[in-house]
Amino acid sequence: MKNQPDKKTTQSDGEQAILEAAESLFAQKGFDAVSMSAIARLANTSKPNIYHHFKNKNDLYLAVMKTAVQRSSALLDALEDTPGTFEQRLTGFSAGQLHNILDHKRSTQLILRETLSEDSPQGQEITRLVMGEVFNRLVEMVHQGQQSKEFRDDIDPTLAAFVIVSTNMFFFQASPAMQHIPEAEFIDDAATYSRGVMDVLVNGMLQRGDS
Amino acid sequence: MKNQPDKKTTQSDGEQAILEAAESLFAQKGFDAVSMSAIARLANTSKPNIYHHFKNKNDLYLAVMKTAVQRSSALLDALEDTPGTFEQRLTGFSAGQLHNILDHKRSTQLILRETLSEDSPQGQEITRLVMGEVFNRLVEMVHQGQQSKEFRDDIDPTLAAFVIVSTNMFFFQASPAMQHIPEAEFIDDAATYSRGVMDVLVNGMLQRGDS
DNA sequence: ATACTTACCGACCGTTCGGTCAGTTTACGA
DNA sequence: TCGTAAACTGACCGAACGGTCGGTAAGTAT
Repeated sequence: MKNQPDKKTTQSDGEQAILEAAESLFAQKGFDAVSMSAIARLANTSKPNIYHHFKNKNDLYLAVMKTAVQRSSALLDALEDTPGTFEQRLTGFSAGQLHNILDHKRSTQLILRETLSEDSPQGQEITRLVMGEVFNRLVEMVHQGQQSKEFRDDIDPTLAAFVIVSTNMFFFQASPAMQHIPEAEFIDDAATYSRGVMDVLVNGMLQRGDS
Repeated sequence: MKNQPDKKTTQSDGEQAILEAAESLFAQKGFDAVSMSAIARLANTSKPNIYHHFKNKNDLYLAVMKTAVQRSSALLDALEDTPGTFEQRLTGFSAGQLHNILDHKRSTQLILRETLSEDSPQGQEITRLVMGEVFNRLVEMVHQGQQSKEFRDDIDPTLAAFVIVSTNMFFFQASPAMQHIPEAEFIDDAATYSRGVMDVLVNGMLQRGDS
């Protein structure tokens, strides 16, 4: 008997190895730049065996994307709201999202690549699926914060949400490159970065009259 | 006599057509996913003719990158500081940078791709060259704003600069994808977006005591 | 043992890749 | 008008691409 005679999708060891190899390579180089031979090599198997498990390259890519999207959704669902003021909730959520991103760089890279790729048919759907969820929760928080008079009500909640997502995503994308810019020490400490960004977003950069 | 018997780099019509075709395709799909045949086709010439002007694919790519970086630098140099408070200078600079980006999408896409690509040898250099300049000017503005007591001095200037660059770059990257998310109307109006972002960054999201 | 399924592989297919070669056309100065 | 150099091309190369073929090894139910 198998270890997990779960459902139809039992997903043997070999298949899992192929999926992981493919995820890693697709995330690094993108669809076109990765060959089936390279995936087979990394998965310690043969090219025909990949075609035994997946009907073609695109099917494999779709399977990889699907698991990445599922993981991303699960991560977001598990990210419960910080209690407290809306400032605290927003800050907590943003920090949690950044933490998730950095904890699952391959999935994030993959999804981000697909989302930003333009000429992808399923790009739209993935955008709505993955970004949409994050987006809606942030928009809702800002909106509630406005209704409770904690936040200024002349701010576009979707814009505020977009800025938060932007800073997290671009931090993730740029952190390898920023390693070579000595002034940017914050790049090595995501928690500090997140705190700093949210401090600026919430309190602004301007000197206040009182302390 | 030629039109422009300028320097050594006279750059004939054909060569220019090749460079433009290559820039367009490389920006859209990336190095690996673009074939020399496709470039030749788009440039209305033959593949061997490309090899007459450039010694190989990588050399062509480098030539394309070089012109893109030069254009980007020239654009930045031409972006003079807005006069006024540091808030106004920062806001003006950010809006100008975003305007430049959207006015030269192909170059920006190309440079951004290279900067964020990780396994690129010249990626570091381009990062320092292109991002570094923008970065330094922003950092300097924030720093001066702090010394003149206009900005809070407990903010990391490099972090503030990074946030401004992030929001501009991610806006550029995500705007095609955000087209399909109806709530995000701001995505169609870069000037409004820029104003909104800088308003939040400078003034914060919190409700103030006074008006 | 038999029969069937799943996992797997070496060898190969047609096509396209980056790149080359031999040769033709074009432009221009002498 | 001629010579020469640059601009350009069709035909081709070995290698690598995505994908397929026939077949083997191992487990399992009968």
